[in-house]
Amino acid sequence: MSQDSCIICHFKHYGELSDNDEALLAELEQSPTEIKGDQILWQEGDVAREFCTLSKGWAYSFRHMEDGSRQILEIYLPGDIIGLREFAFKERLTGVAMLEDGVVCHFPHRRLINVFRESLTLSAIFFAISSHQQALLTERLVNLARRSARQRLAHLIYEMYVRLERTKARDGNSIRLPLSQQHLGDALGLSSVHVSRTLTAFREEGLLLRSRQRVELPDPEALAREAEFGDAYLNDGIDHFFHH
Amino acid sequence: MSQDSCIICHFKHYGELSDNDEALLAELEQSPTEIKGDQILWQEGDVAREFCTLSKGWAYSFRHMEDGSRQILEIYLPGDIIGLREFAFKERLTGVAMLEDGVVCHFPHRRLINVFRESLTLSAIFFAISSHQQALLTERLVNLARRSARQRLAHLIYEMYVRLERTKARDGNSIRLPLSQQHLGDALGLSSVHVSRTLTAFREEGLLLRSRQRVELPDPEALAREAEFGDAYLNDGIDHFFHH
DNA sequence: CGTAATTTTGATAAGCATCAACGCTAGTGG
DNA sequence: CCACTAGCGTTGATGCTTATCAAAATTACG
Repeated sequence: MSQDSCIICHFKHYGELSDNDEALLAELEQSPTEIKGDQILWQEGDVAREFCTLSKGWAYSFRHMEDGSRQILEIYLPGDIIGLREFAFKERLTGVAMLEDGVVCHFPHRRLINVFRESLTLSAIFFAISSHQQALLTERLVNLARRSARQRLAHLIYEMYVRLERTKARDGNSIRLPLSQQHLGDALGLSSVHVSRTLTAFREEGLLLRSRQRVELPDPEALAREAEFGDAYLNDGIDHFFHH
Repeated sequence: MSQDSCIICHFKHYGELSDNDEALLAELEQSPTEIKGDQILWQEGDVAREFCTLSKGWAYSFRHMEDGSRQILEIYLPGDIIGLREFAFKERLTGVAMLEDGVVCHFPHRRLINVFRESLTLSAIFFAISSHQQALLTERLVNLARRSARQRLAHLIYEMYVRLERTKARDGNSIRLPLSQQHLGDALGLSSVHVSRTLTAFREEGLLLRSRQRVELPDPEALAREAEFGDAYLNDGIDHFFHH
């Protein structure tokens, strides 16, 4: 077990795992499935009986509206767990699709009950992850409801910048961002046209440089100020429950 | 135990409880505290060490923005658990305030760990409640990002109409709604002025009648259509895990 | 190298915010 | 019981932010 899997690494952020914990987690990653970019994992309304761990690639959850538009709710990075939202539901509440080629591992809801039975630490960590996802959603909601187009865009990109630091997927001040302007607009409640204009403005101001799938932040702190970014919602952990 | 407490009744919606489960839950409601309307339970940034069960009265969580505006994130009804969001955090991410006089019961995060240890059923139910709250947030996010002022307002009121049915706090087609137009605006990302205009329009169309703290829905289904209301996100339950 | 998808740019318009003034209602003290 | 006051709700006028439509420019891809 020299090379930790993505999810084990993710869980270790929350607390120390016993060998038994690691074995239980490894069980959840039994059946890795390769998935192509743009492929849909499930649609709103599908029967919901399993979660998914995302081992490789980016994904997002979305909702189609009656007027044909689409809202992107969450962007998942490698190591994230997908579908926690639907634990208490029989149907999927949102669709999930890949942003690029990747690997996912399915495991049934019932197996989570097993985990609850076997490991107190993992129970607490799963609960913490659910609470962390709630915090991300809350911040997104505030972002959408109360901020300008400039702030929304700055906020999303800065959030990605911070989240990618944790997974060590950052490259200096530059990150890979496999999202089209259409995706960004769908996530931010903006038209792709307005996303384009706003990105142009940021470029002219030297706040953000975008080329192909990369984004460079020449002055990350200036971007954070523009976004009125507060990072409290990303600083989670439950160590204190166990090591007093 | 003839008269179930609010929270036990709430939990029973998710599954059958053993006597031990009920005893554990009763422990969480040990120290009821009376709270006046408009009083603040906690502020963003306060140390987070406990949850709260809301036994009586309505409450809401909110965030103050730098420009002085306020976003209301969640509206809590009697029986709801407050503060689950911060299980994995040391600080409160949002403030919480009462909408009217009420009663709350505090219990520390650590006691939840105890519950995890003692009862598999309650572990699953707590997880289900967290997932249900995530579903509510998701729907609110979609509402704010993608719908018009008319739809947002119709959606919020119809959601309350449905949630109040579950707690049997409905009175024919009329509900009590202790929210000012300012509150509604803060929840919907609208100015109170625009809320007023929209309510007037609904009144003239016979969709909604508002007087003092009451709202009447002469034709609930018409309102649901106006809101493009999908009720999947309210139909939760985890019975299927336990009785086969 | 050709074709499709994405991004950019310009012009116009919708939706909602903001400001300001006025009316109503509920709660208060005389 | 009534007059007074403060908060809440209503209405009108104006303007900003962002959507929408359409077309051109660029990039990605087979």
